[in-house]
Amino acid sequence: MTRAEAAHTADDGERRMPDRLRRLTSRQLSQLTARSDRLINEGLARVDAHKWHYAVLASLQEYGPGSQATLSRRTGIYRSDMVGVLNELVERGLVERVPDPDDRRRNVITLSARGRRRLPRLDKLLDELHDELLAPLSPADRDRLMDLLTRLLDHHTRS
Amino acid sequence: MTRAEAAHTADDGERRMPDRLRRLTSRQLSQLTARSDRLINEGLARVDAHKWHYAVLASLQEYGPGSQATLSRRTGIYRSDMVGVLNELVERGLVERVPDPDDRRRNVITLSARGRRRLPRLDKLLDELHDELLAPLSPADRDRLMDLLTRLLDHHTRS
DNA sequence: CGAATTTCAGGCCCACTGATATCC
DNA sequence: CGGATATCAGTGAGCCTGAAATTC
Repeated sequence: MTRAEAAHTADDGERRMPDRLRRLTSRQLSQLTARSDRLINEGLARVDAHKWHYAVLASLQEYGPGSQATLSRRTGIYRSDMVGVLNELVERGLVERVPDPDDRRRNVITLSARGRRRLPRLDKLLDELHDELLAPLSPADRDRLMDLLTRLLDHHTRS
Repeated sequence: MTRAEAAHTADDGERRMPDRLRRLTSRQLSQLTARSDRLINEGLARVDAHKWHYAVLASLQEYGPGSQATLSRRTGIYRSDMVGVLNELVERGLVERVPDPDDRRRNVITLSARGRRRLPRLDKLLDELHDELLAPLSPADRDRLMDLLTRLLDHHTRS
């Protein structure tokens, strides 16, 4: 039995996480992302939105109309899940889905006037939610975090 | 139609992520964590382990034997999922589960000799996997990342 | 009695796979 | 023909709830 083992006995509700675990970057990442996702999802749910909705709407505004497959590549939403997301967006009148006359396999998805009007509200909400998420960090720290995450992500998406 | 919308047309397989999306810290976090989780899970699976296995074993070595509820609090694994994790660890002979004579509601979980022998191998593997995960970052950058993640996590677990 | 422990049975969300019909 | 597209069905992991049985 090691010293660490001898120092504690079997009973008591130990709440602290072992240092071995807290030192794993992958674990901190997972745990933080769980919190972050919940924060963002709940925030968006309050205005009847999902993060996918925002992803599709923002990509439409930035790059213009596109087929579902194109939107899928732009947003990272799976082609099979895209169907459902677009159904929801069409229901809410935020996008329009019409068959492509030039390629009858495709649908062309367009941002509606209503969708365009909704975007600034979502932008604002997301800003507020990120303020909450990043509350303990200074602006410089937030930039540093973003930079580190982006570098890692770029590295792992290239290969 | 905005300038950005006019600049692109409906066709072509656009692969780049819109800037609006790439600027969301929450999104970068989610995406990176997805990659990270896959990397770690696949790495551990190659030696017939899971991240929970490691969490339990490491916490046992660091704090000594404990009831299932205690382990649950230490590792963050749900009490209902702990049963299955321990079944797997017992099957592999890495821990022992015996009824607590002092409190007959409880089981006492102990690290076996085999479990203690396995831990250094898992430590080494996890180090290698984190090296792969954090490859583009200097040691100083890795510390910075860890520090930022920990500060955020601490902030959000307090409330 | 109320509270804690182990266990089982399930729900929900999400990333992902596979297959099919259609069309280029 | 090979390859892309939209759609549907379904899987599996992860996180979580609820409830039962037992014991403190």
